[in-house]
Amino acid sequence: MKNDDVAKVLENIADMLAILEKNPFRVRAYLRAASAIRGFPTEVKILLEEGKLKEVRGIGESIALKIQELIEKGSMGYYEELKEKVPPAVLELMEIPHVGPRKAKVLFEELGISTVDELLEAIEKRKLRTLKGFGEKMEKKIKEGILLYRRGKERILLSEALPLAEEVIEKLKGYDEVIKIDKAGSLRRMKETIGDIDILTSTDKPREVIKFFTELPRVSQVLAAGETKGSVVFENGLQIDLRVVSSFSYGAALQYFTGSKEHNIALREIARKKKLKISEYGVFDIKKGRKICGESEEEVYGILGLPWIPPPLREGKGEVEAALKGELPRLVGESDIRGDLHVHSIHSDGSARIEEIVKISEELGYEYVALCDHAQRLKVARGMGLEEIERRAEIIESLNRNSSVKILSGIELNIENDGSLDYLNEVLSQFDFVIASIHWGFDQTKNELTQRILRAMENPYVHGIGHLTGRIIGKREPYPLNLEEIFKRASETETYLEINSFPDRLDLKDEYLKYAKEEYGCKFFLGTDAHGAGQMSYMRYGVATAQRGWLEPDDILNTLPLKKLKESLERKRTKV
DNA sequence: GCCGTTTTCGGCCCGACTGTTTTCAGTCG
Repeated sequence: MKNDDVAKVLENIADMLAILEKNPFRVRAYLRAASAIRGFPTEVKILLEEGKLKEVRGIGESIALKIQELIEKGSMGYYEELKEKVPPAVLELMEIPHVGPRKAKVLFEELGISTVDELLEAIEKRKLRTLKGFGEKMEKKIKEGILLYRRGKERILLSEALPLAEEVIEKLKGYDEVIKIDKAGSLRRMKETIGDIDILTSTDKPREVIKFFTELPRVSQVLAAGETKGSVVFENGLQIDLRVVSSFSYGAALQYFTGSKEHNIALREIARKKKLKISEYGVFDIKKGRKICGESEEEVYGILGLPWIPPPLREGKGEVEAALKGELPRLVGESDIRGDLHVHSIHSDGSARIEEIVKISEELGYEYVALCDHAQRLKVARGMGLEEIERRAEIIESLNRNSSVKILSGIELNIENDGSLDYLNEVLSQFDFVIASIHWGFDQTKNELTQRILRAMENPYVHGIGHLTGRIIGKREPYPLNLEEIFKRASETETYLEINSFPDRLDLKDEYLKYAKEEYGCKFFLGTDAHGAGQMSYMRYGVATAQRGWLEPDDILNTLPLKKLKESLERKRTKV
């Protein structure tokens, strides 16, 4: 059982307790425990063995014991008891935007609804509006919520798919008959959401490899096990397809199965002009009907007169043309990133102490890290008042004396409905790095929202705008903005736009990055928005997004060494 | 249920917003 699985159980317990209207603080305790475990670098099993589980912030005596039971027995009595009272299916209702514990409870108790299908049916029959606390508008909102939820449901987040795929690949690598193995499909292109998990491998003994694959631990269902393809469902419900080819056509197959469809079409067009034909089996000379190559991707691209194209670019958005002209970007990589510029600590709503954040930063090889705790107006996130700012500043100063990783004193401001900010400029001037973000008031008009952000950018102390469009993948649409105007002004005021690397945000998204850079020359910064030390590993998703947005190291603030970073940040203050 | 430079008991996260209301409940962050 993985940490994320344990976290899921704790989250389910929290939801059940909420539906049962138990002490809200207890509900939150379970949520906090879940969040502490999700993304915790060490496996719970190891923590248990070392007796360190209770040392994790947010996990006390009671939850530690329950987790222990879950790990050792594979089930938890308390959880099973709760399931008797709250059918697990009801929890799914709470995944729908605008449906929380109270509405889920009413829906279940009054109308006997426990599935999304039943809910939709009740909406069609206009039954919801008859319930106390529901009305016509709510009915409509929930219906829209269901559509959004379903659309998000069809695809899974990259952050869910990637770790599982990597784990399976590691296991297969350990099997003797496996020669080569790689991710393929949208997973290899690092798309923000993934339809199927595709893995490609080469071997001389396909049947044996497929047998090994279908018999991996945690496989709950085998959908197919033939000569060229094995398909399984894992315990957590994720499906993985393994395709098996010979070594001779591995490169061609990898190219073909990585896609995208549009990219492959563009390649085939070039091939045709050269009297060649590309398929998953190789590159062929049409006239002679003979295979020319196909063992490596480099060969396939090379024979077309192209350099190898990095998978994140393979979306049919001009990469083939750029490659032909030798104008492919030198993409930013994880190793270019010198620090995380958006991390929350226990001084607002994060779960990690500054010491832990510094330690992880060291492990990641960073030069610096910016603590961007929430500002005072965001009470819900324990936004820092002036005293807390003072206290945090003292800790930062003392830690900075002996630390190789420099801690930047940052803040994530809240852009109010009128575009004003939490503190006076006098206070803002104390910070090394200032982000301003919208956290509420999403229902304003496009113009109002745009003006809000523009006003925040005009402030000489605001270095960056956080999660600009506010989307939550599968849960919340981006709010309407005049992006052209914002990009233009961001560039003019030298305000950096965040590439928020939290897996369900990835905001700005890849397409906007490319657009903002090409059309307006915008600059960006990468931040994980981590609320726990383990979440700092989300940087890879932000970097992938940057790559998919064609960004180079020079486009990104935190590829700069500390001194240059500080100079860049100083520029706006002295200029505006 | 967790946690402690006020506390081992008694606090914890509360403001904005929407839709349902006519003074408030539920959701979201």
